[in-house]
Amino acid sequence: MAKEKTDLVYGTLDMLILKALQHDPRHGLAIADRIQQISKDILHVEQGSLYPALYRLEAQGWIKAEWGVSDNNRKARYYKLTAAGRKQLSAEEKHWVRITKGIDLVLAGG
Amino acid sequence: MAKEKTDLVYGTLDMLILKALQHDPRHGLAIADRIQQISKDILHVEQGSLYPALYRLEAQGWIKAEWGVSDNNRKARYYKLTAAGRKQLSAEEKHWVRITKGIDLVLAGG
DNA sequence: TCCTTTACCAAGACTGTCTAGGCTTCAAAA
DNA sequence: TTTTGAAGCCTAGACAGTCTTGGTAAAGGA
Repeated sequence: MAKEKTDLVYGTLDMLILKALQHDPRHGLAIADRIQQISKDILHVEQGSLYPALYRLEAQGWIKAEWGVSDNNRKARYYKLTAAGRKQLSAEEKHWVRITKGIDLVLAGG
Repeated sequence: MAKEKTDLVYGTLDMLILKALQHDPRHGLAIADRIQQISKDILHVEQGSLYPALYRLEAQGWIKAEWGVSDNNRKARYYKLTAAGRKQLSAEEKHWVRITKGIDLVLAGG
């Protein structure tokens, strides 16, 4: 009962990650940071959700990883969006808009 | 790959059901029908999702059930919102608005 | 030297949805 | 009268995505 609701909507993390990579490649924690920052601290991505999501996305061929060095001079795995990833992002955004429209209709008219 | 995305956003079903019961009691299938209809066929609730959700909500004390007879003269279990259910609905709507705002920020500014 | 921070990673639990069935009852069709 | 289909409820099992909690390694400052 003291349990807080999650800081994510189940199933949207992949889309958010793809979006965070839209312009520049980033490494894992930087992706999570960016999502949190851009959302004005509304969204929060746990590492235990982040990395599995990254492997998922890489396995699907939507992102590609390579080792690099972070701003803090640490070894880090940089991810960048592939062409297929861009397509996927676009599809997921469309789907999101559609479904939330459905939900908003119910919330407005229920 | 030919797999279609779900017709729901995971985690929103409880809110949708509560909303569908906001004004009048309804029986199970009528709740699913209403969600589908009000959302203009965007959302679709499977029975295998519906009934577990109803038990969840009843167990939480957010809805109350009693047997009745449907318009088609069939035995049906009618659910109605409790006071706690109204409170819960309001909280979930607030949460939904907040989180979707976060997601929309990322989608706009990613 | 020790501690903190950055960064990546893995195992297991948990929750909510879906698939795929099954049951009963009513009503209409054959 | 028998059959068929639809309405309505229900369940078991699989599955996917997230969370919790743990860990490792390396850099940098105290």
